[in-house]
Amino acid sequence: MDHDASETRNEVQAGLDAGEMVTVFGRCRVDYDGRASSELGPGDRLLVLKPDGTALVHTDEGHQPVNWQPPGCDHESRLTDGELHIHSTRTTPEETLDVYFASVAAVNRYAVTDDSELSVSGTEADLRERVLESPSLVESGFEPRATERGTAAGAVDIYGVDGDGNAVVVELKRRRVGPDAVGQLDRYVTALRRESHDGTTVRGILVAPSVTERASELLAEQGLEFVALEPPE
Amino acid sequence: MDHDASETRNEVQAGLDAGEMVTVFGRCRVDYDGRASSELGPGDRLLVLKPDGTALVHTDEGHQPVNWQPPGCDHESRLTDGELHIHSTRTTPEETLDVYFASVAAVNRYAVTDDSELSVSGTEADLRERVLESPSLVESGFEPRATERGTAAGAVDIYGVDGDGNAVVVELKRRRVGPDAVGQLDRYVTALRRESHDGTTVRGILVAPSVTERASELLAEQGLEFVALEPPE
DNA sequence: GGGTGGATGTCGCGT
DNA sequence: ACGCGACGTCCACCC
Repeated sequence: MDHDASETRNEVQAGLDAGEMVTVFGRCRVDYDGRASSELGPGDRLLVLKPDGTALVHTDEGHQPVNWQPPGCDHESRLTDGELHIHSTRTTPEETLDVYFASVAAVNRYAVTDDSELSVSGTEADLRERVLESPSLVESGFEPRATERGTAAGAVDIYGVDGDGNAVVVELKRRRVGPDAVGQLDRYVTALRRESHDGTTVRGILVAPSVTERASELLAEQGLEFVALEPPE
Repeated sequence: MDHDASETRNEVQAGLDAGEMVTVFGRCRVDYDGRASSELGPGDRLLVLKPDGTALVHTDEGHQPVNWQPPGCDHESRLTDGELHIHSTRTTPEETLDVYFASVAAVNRYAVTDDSELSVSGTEADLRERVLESPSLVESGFEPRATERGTAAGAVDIYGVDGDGNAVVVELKRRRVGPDAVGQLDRYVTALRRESHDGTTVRGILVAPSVTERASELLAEQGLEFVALEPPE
């Protein structure tokens, strides 16, 4: 049995038991099996184990971890064939992640306290507030009546009426949109037209900073409209 | 000037200059400005700086970094008001990330070599192979003619013909699908019907493990079909 | 560089 | 738990 690996394992397990964040840097291979499955051969990577049950395997490249396990998983440290072996499992869906370290360059443990909340601005919610405060940005005479109004096709971002008494469905997007957003708006408009048994006209307006060419064509085909507007800030 | 902070900064900068992966654990606050903007007050977090220009700020919770910078950014270490300050920038879009450390518990540098490729199975591509090898899984008599066939509404996953000579559009999803996938399939079918000047019938089939209730209704409304099929493995 | 859609997407909210 | 849609989504691929 590799004595260093044994000590390393004890260090990792102590961190896990203490509810600390544990990082392991070393040469490892990784197996994942669950919703999909993957194999990753040997290489130098950073493993991050969080006290909430998250596991992240990061290579030298990319924002995304090459392998991971979401929060709520159980992490175990083992000695398998003399190697440090991290075994992480979850249920619903059943998923396992196994990281085998041929060598470990460093193990670190961190006691974490973090009470601060992240505050973000420039989101779709901010755009919604902007429209609700100044409905004329969408169109003169537009009057919002509800947000998240339910329809058979899902919840409409802003539901209201125009100056002529027509129903208006507003779909908000914080950034430039493609065909998917048009499809979304179309589903809501179609559902509302089906639901309005009287002859009320239902208009659909996509509110976003800009649209792609294809999205613009789709809007025209469906008789939907577009208003250019950005989130505040 | 804080001597420790100065040494810490030198260590971080040396790692960045050497093209190593650098981790910093400590108490910090974070400012981000770009496509959106955010502020995060003091707390204990792990900062990961990758040689490809990625920056990740991880709290004790969650799969997602609380703040980040994607690959390709320039990282600088600074001493600002005696604190270690990491300043990361990118262009198109213009974005900045600033991490200010009130205290640093540990800095680590790792020289990384990783030649292995991740191999994943159970993806949509695997499902496509399964259908192409056994087209009858979709329907007896189905004959695939093309993958990624272009239409005015985008590329169709699998295009083919059925036993009666009708055109068939197959949209593949590796997992249970909702209304968005139906909208996608509908866009392709509508586009192809518009493009087929002869009277060819165009059928749309959604191939996925399962569908939600709402998606099922939408399929019925649009006269589209569903075939239950999972990716192999 | 922009468009388009996949992803082990994750995350939060509502039912 | 599942459905649904947002996300600073990221990411690969094609144009």
